[in-house]
Order: sequence, then structure tokens, then C-alpha cells
Amino acid sequence: MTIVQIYKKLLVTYGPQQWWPANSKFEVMVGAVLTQNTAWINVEHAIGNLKKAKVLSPETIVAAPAAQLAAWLKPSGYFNVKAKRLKALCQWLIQQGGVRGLSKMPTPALREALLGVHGVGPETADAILLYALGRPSFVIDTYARRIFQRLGLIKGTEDYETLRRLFESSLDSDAALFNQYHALIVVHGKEACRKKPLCANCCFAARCSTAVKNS
DNA sequence: TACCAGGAGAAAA
DNA sequence: TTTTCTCATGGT
Repeated sequence: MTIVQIYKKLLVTYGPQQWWPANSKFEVMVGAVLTQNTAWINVEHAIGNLKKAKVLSPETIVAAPAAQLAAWLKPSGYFNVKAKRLKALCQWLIQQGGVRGLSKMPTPALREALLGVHGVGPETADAILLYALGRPSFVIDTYARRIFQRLGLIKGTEDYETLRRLFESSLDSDAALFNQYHALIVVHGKEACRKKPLCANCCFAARCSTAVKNS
């Protein structure tokens, strides 16, 4: 199967996804940092704390004491680390003139700038570009690696940039398409690939190496 | 009880 | 330069 064929299969199986779950672009950026190696439900709790405390803005987060911010972020895990990362992102965002200030920047330059922010690695940068700013930057996550490795399209050991180029060169450069595809990959990863027995209800069961091995 | 979740940075080899 | 370690809560 090709990358395009897999997309079509996922779309038929799971239907259109409405991503990213957030009320503002800034909230997407916060979520992108908090979800690092963390289940989304725990991120929701942490963002809920920020909303309850009425500090969900770059200025209030930068102004908040580190210990207080860490306490609000506690449900999302790694709270001390994420407090520093969130402050760094907010400080950078303020320097850029807020979310609106980013709109003038070309995507490659914006991506490089994001990667220069403490705590923003390639996946977080692409999630911010795609889901907060509507830029066509494909997000490669652990689900994508796992699924496409099992389907035999990749080895799984490729570095992030190699995989991003593979996906972006295989698809039209369309943010809506990238958004939908990554969301479908995550939904599939949660719905099928992690349930036991593995891939019992996988729409790729006939082609997935893990499904064959466990059947 | 053990494992994993929508990673990234620092330290060690 | 590449690999390993650390950060940490909450759900299954």
C-alpha cells in the first residue's frame, strides 16, 4: 500500500476527525508542549487548571511563579520540565508579537525559529505549525512510526526529518490533508494497534506484520 | 505490579 | 556523533 492508499483506508474506517481539540491557537500550542510523552486526558486536566486559574495567556504564564505553574501542570506529568518549556515558548511568542506576529513568517523560517525555542523539538514544532497555525508541516509521532513500520513502508529507525520528507513528498502540500492524516494515524493507533490481542480489529490486518504474527 | 502515553534536553559513551 | 538517562502523573 502507498501512503495515499493508507490515508484513504483510514478515512473510510474512522471518518473525518475534528482536530486539534482546543478553543484557541494559543491553547493548541500549550497542548502541544504538555502532550509530550503524555496521554491527552492528562493534558486536558492540566489545561483545565490553567483555565480555572485564568492564566491561559502568554503574558500570565510568563508572569506566573515557576512553582505555581508547575502545580497547575501537575496532572500532565513532567511538571517541572514542562513549566520551563511552556514559559520559554510563551516568552518567545511575546517577542514575536503573539500568534498574529507569526503569520508574516514563511513556514521554513518559522519552523527553524520554533526549533530554537527550549522544549520545542521537531514533533512539537510541526504540531504547532499544523494545528495552531494551519501550515502544511507533517507531524511524525510514535503512532506513525509504529503503524508504517508494521505495514512495511519504513524501517522505523529513520530519523524524524527523513520520515517527514517521505510523507510530505508523497502528499499534496495541504494543511487540511496533513491535519486529517495525522489525526487518523493517532486514532488508529489508539483504537487498533494498542488493543489486545494486537490488531484484532485492525483495518490493515491482512497487511500488518504484527497482526499476521499474532493471528 | 508493570507498562504506556499525541518528546525533548542533558549527560555519557 | 550516537546512545542512554531523566523527567512524572494517571489510566489500564
